[in-house]
Amino acid sequence: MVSIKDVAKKAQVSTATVSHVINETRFVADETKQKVYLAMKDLNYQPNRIARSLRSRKSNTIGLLVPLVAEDTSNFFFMSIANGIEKVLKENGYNLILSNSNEDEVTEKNQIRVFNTQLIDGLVIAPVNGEDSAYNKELTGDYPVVYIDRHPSGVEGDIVLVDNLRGSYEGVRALLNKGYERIGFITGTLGITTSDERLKGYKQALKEKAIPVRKEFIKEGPATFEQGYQLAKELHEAEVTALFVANNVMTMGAVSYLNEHQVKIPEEIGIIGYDDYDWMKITSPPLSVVRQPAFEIGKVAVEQLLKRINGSKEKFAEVMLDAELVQRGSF
Amino acid sequence: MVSIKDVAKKAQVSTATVSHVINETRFVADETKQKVYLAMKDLNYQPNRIARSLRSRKSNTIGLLVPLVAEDTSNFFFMSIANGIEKVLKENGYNLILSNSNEDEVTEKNQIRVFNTQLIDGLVIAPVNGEDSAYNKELTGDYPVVYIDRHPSGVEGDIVLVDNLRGSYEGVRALLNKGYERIGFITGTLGITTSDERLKGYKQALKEKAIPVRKEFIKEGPATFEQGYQLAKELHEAEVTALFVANNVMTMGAVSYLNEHQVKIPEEIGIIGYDDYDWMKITSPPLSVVRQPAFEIGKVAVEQLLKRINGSKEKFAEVMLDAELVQRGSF
DNA sequence: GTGAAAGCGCTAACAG
DNA sequence: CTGTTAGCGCTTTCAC
Repeated sequence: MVSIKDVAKKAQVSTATVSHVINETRFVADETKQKVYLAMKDLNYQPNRIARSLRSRKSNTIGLLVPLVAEDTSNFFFMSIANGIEKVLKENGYNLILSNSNEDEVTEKNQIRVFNTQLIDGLVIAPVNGEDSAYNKELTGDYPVVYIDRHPSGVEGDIVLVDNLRGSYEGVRALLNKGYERIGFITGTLGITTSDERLKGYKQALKEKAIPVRKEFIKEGPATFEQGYQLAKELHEAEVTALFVANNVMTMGAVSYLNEHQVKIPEEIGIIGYDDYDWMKITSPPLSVVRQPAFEIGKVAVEQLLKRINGSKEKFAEVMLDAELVQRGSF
Repeated sequence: MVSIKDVAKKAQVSTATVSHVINETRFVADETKQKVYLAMKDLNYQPNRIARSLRSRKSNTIGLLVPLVAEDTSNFFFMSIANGIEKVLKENGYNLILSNSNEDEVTEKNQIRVFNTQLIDGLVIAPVNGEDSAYNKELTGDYPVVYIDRHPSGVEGDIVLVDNLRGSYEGVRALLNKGYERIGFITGTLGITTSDERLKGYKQALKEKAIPVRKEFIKEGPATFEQGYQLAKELHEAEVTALFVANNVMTMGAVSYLNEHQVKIPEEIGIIGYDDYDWMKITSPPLSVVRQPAFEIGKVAVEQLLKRINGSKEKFAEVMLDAELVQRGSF
């Protein structure tokens, strides 16, 4: 491995000068600069980031901690977010360390601990569970943190959310306006803020039209394809006329049930799903969905993070991005 | 920040002892150990990985470089691979740095250079383009490399592939056995090994049944939803009776076209897509596909990489994983 | 305009 | 069984 010393020797200057040439951190005479550039090229020198990090206490790396569940199909939503983050980061010369909490609190804490020893300059985290407010204690790391997607209760910090309440509210309201009244609601496990808020939106829309909220029309379960299938079945048997499904995986399960039992969409059942991916277009009719700006979440979150890293002391910001109802033909 | 010195002082031992307690790298008396543990806990000490890496020339981090294209829907296949990698890595106490070449050669080289300065212990890469064999020169890093998914020509190294030829061969053969003869083939841009091999499989299956390969039945274009849609249109107009689509994004586009124009599947057109995700089940009828073991690719690749990192000097291995035809109702 | 040298936090000889 | 200490490759203060 060729080090800064080798370059200094070859260029007949001090290591300090080489360093300053590389980082443009003090004036160096043109002639000297050229010698250094030449030496670097000749030796094919690459500065060692680890050493640089150790000394300067800056790694140009940020961590991302997401809660993915299963092996394959689980959560495209977070992958889209990761994509947005990666893009902004690259534009700013930062690297991304990706980590997965598996939607499990213990794993999450462990991963945060790993990050604490790792010298990251900042962390973007989609917290496992809205209930646990132990983040501040855990995050003793002296790096800034931006929370995304879920709002951990009692945590102070920058946070980027999607307006979940309004997302499902608009969806359900659209169903109501079309004349549907027996509207079933399928959601992943309640207790995390996203699910809870989407349920609130559902209730609010009904209430506004003075339609009673019926417990038996609200179905909750782990966010899997199979559960989506099962809960759609139950609601179909309960003779709902429309279905609002509050996440993408369960949306697929529900559609699968309807197809398999030749329930006509939208004649027999209208349906609105959650999240917008290309595959929402390949059902017949194409699915109407509430679209979350996943890529945007990542982008906004990391922009905020970079601001903090660069020393911003503004008070904590809570950005609320809009969800959007994408009308296709399914209701 | 609390350092090993602080711990040493508090525990009244030398830093060497602390280090050895942490790493279990030489015998330390039980009593001493306890003192050290206590001190570490009291001070909430976390070893600094950066310093450790600098000294020991080992980062416990591996890099992953994948070619993702668009913003959202692009490539779930690589995300699944990333998932597999992440899992194995975590089990082994390693971290993952994720990077994206955007399917662009220049970006790829830059990212590799970044990795070179980064002290990663190994790299998993899905190379951008099978043609360019400059990897060896570029990868001057002294870490092991495992290639996945695509075979860069003229590169020596460990590699994990899927049997693409056989995958499409089996698919097309199944179509032929069902009696389809006018079989259209839709593929992403040719010139990368995966596409080329899938095309070969198509041709081979036809040849075996003595069915002439007709140029006008083979459609190539960038792997996008829109292209899939467009090429399906062209083939439909060319009156094919079946469609084999060689990647997941174009599969969605093709299905979308067929739905939109009420082309009955499989009565008017049989179809087999590529890659197996839950959303292949929500068309009616559910789609038959060639399934690639994405998660497995990641797993196998990183296992091989870890072997190398741990000093394995076996000669380079080329692992070829099987693709599998998943029969549903679309042909 | 540039250089000398300290030191980031750790590991690993070497020494006892 | 444990301690002393050099040094990983870099940045940065102080000095000239």
